[in-house]
Amino acid sequence: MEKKPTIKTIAKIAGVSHVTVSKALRDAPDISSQTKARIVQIATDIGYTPNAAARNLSTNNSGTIGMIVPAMGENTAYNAIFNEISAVAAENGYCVMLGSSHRDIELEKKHCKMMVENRVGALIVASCTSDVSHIKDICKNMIPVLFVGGKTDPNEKYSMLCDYRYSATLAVEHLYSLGHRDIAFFAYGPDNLTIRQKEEGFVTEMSKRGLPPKIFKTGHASNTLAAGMELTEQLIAQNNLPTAIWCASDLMAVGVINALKSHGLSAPEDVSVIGHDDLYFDLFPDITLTTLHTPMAEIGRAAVNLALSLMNCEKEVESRQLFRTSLVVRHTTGNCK
Amino acid sequence: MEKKPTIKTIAKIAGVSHVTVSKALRDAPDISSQTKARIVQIATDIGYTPNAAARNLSTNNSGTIGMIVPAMGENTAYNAIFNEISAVAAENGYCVMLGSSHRDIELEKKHCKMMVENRVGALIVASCTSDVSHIKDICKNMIPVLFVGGKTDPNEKYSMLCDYRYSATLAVEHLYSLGHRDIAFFAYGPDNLTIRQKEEGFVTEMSKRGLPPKIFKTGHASNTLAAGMELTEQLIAQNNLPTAIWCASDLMAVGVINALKSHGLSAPEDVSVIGHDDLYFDLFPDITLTTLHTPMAEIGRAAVNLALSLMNCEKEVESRQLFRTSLVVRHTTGNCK
DNA sequence: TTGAAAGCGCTACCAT
DNA sequence: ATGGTAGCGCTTTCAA
Repeated sequence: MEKKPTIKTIAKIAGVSHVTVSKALRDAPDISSQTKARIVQIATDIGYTPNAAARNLSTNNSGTIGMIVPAMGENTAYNAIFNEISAVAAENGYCVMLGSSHRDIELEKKHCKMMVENRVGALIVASCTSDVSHIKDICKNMIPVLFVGGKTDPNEKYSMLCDYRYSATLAVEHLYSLGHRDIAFFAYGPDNLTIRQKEEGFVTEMSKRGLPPKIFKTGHASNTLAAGMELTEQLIAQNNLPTAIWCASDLMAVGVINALKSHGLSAPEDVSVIGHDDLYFDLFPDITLTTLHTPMAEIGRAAVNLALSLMNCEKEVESRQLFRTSLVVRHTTGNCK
Repeated sequence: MEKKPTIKTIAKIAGVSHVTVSKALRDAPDISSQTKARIVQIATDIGYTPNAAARNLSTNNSGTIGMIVPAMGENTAYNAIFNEISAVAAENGYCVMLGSSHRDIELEKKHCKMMVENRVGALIVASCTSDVSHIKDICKNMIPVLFVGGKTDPNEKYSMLCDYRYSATLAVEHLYSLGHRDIAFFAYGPDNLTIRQKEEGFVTEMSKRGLPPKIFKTGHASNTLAAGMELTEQLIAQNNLPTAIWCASDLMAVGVINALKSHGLSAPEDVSVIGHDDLYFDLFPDITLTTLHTPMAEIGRAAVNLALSLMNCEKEVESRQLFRTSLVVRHTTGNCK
């Protein structure tokens, strides 16, 4: 690896001061166009690359945005959110530092600390816990922190989250309009904000229509597919299957459909099934689950944009952004027979 | 956002020089323990966070590693590779800058350029093209570049790749030992290194056993599930179904199984099916596809470790690392009847 | 139009 | 044990 040329290297070659080089490369108005041309020429000739770290040190700016997630992949929406953040950040000339906490709070803290030390201009956090005081302690009001993801406290100063009550509205509305009256909501543990909202929304929407809100819960977030199968098996055993089921996750819905299948039943013929998230169905073009789409890209875009304006001190006192899911009708819901 | 304290702030409070503070905080041997204790106390009191950018500027070190991928998620192995890279980098005190090129070469260049400007110590690239001259042009021998991923030229100086020929060895061996003699390999377009290796390996292994290597190819990498279904449909129509099929991707295998199902056939009862990659099956605990596992975490770990040693100038002239897939026997392969 | 001087926050080197 | 000085690569300010 060779040593990288600096503006001084160029200055020496051009026979001017390094200040002139600095200005010329930034296309300052007070440098003659000949000088500029000559300097730019030399710069490309010797393969000069500006040192952003040095520039940022001197301008007290940051060229990077930090992001911390529990993990990439593994049935999370962070892939899509990150892809969008990366794109928008790049458009604006920013790099993204990404850290995977592996759902370990200590590692999360470590990433946070390293990013603060590296002076990211803002931090976008999808925490693995709902208590995020450890993050705030580290960032100490010195760098803006925005929260995304299901664990986010809706009272956070900067947060982008999804209205899961509205998901219930869409789900029940859709099923009701298809003639369903015996509708169940399937959820899993542990009880968290996300699940609670869906549940509340479900109760509201069902009650509004004078229907009893059947709610069933089992299993754990780490394997909602199994939870879906389990609940379905139970209801079949009790001969208590509803005509429609809304599941708190897509995988849970897939589990429901699996279980139905193993009993010779199917969706939507015997039971209508709706999922939630619309994750990874880009991968499975043939999985035709009716579901509620979470606007990952929009959330990502909103997060960077807020981060950018916060970094540039267009001081927003607070900004809580609420996103809505949308209904994607595929082929697992149909008229009630 | 308040202004961040610096070592000078601490120096002023402690009534010592900023040099002493710098040394004390780095636990230098030539500072009295009392002074150290006092300074450390002040530092935590006022919430001091060292500025890594400034330190790196002065030590000519880099605290970050760059990584560029075509996209996160979307049926790629980069999730798992990144998670591991992030963990190992953090262990060593490094941040990872990650960029998603969205399979756009211009965006890939932009990310690369920004990362070089931000002085990443090394760059790990999973390019979206096999010609990576644009990357090298930008990095100009000034920062080490390691390549991972299917498009990697095996002759690259620093590369971590998988021996897909060996995948064929494992697949054919397994099927042969189960008594299968009529074995087909299903692939998709476009023709690339990865596919070619699997194909070559397949031909070798079959020929070695005196068996005709049946190879079928259709569709496109973007939807291998459909390709799998299509080929299966064709062979069923021609009444030419083999007793075992090895697919170039897991999704393709899922497609095969789907198509079989729709004809009342199943794996392994009627046809044994093997996939490739072992991707996202952590998500689907009930998908019990026999497949070839790609060691993503190992590749990630090897990549960071090489990057770190390269950054610290333990100059390796070159380092081509080859990884092997391993057979994961689940429930879609069985004895030939 | 150009550049000398100072400074961003830190470390290295060498006196004291 | 402590600190002055210089310098990392860059920008800003201001004088020439």
